[in-house]
Amino acid sequence: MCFMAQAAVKETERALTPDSAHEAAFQAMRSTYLLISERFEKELAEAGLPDLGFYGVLLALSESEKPSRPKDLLCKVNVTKSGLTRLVDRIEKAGLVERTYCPSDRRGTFLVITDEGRETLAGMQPVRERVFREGFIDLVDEEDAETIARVMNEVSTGIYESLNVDGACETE
Amino acid sequence: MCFMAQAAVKETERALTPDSAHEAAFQAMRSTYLLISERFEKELAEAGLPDLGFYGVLLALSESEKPSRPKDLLCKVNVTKSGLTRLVDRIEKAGLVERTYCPSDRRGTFLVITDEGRETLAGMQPVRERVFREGFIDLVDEEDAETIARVMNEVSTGIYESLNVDGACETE
DNA sequence: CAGATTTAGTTGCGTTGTCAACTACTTGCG
DNA sequence: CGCAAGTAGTTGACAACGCAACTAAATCTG
Repeated sequence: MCFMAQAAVKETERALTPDSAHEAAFQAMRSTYLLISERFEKELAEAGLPDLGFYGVLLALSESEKPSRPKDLLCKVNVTKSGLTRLVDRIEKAGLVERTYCPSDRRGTFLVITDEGRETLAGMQPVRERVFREGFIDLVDEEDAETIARVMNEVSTGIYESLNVDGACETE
Repeated sequence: MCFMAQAAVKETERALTPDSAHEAAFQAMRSTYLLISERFEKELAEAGLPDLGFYGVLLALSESEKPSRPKDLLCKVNVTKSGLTRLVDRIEKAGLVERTYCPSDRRGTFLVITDEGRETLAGMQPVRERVFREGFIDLVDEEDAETIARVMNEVSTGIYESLNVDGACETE
């Protein structure tokens, strides 16, 4: 998990390396992301959703009008094929999702969110909004958010292009 | 794992939500972080280090002059106590680290990086530098990096303060 | 100094995730 | 059409992590 030890940003280093702003930026970005994710996961658990993956799948399912198939979710939830199979197993066992027959492609499955799934997701949205607001929106002013969005989008598309991409995934 | 589905930044949403810049920023930050980490992990594996956790521990050990103890590494590697025990087990089994007696506190252990560990780490530094340069430094100009560092540091300290902190961890 | 509390680290157990192999179906090509 | 190649999804074997319980040692308190 760890990428750069904390020490990478300590004072003595800062003077030495010419790219310290980049190091500091990445390091801080990393811990921000981890802190918010962990916080969200913990609050979800307290609110009754034991698994962050549940949230991702339910959200993705609820957002698309057409019934989704596992392969469409793959790029959204950051697990492998088999991981997704088992994740859906658990969500299905919890009664939040159903696997149904996919007539257009008999290899595939349609995933439909159940009423209970929709309710559960609805119950989690306030949690998400609160965590995200307290942990990010309230702490970053509009202009900085725009800068970050611009730069990070440049970076991720830059990575997609320079370092070859295996799993491109068009956004809907 | 997933926090916000890709669709959270799609055009239609952008018009609706007033905080779309924040959503976009977080979303892009998330995928940037994940892309770079995954890339780094893959390249480490190709270069012979099978585990990102190995890298974090070895780096932390090599950076401190005094012999480190597991409890000091905890805040740097983002695993739990037990996770760290087992991670060190594996690194030790690979011959990159040794557990030695800690005279000052007989509950504890000193972790010392072996010569082989030091060599392995040295061999990985070029990989890290290349991935980080190609994936981040070359794609973000100095000014933006400074902005990101500033903002993200504000955010993470803000989270530490507002949302109560259990595991504070002073930086060396 | 004795007993209670805290801390460092390990271990058992359960959960979750990956990889590789597999089945079943579809698509592409002669 | 008919076979090769690719794709969707599942499964088995296994690695890695977290939680909670545990041991042993240190520290705190009266």
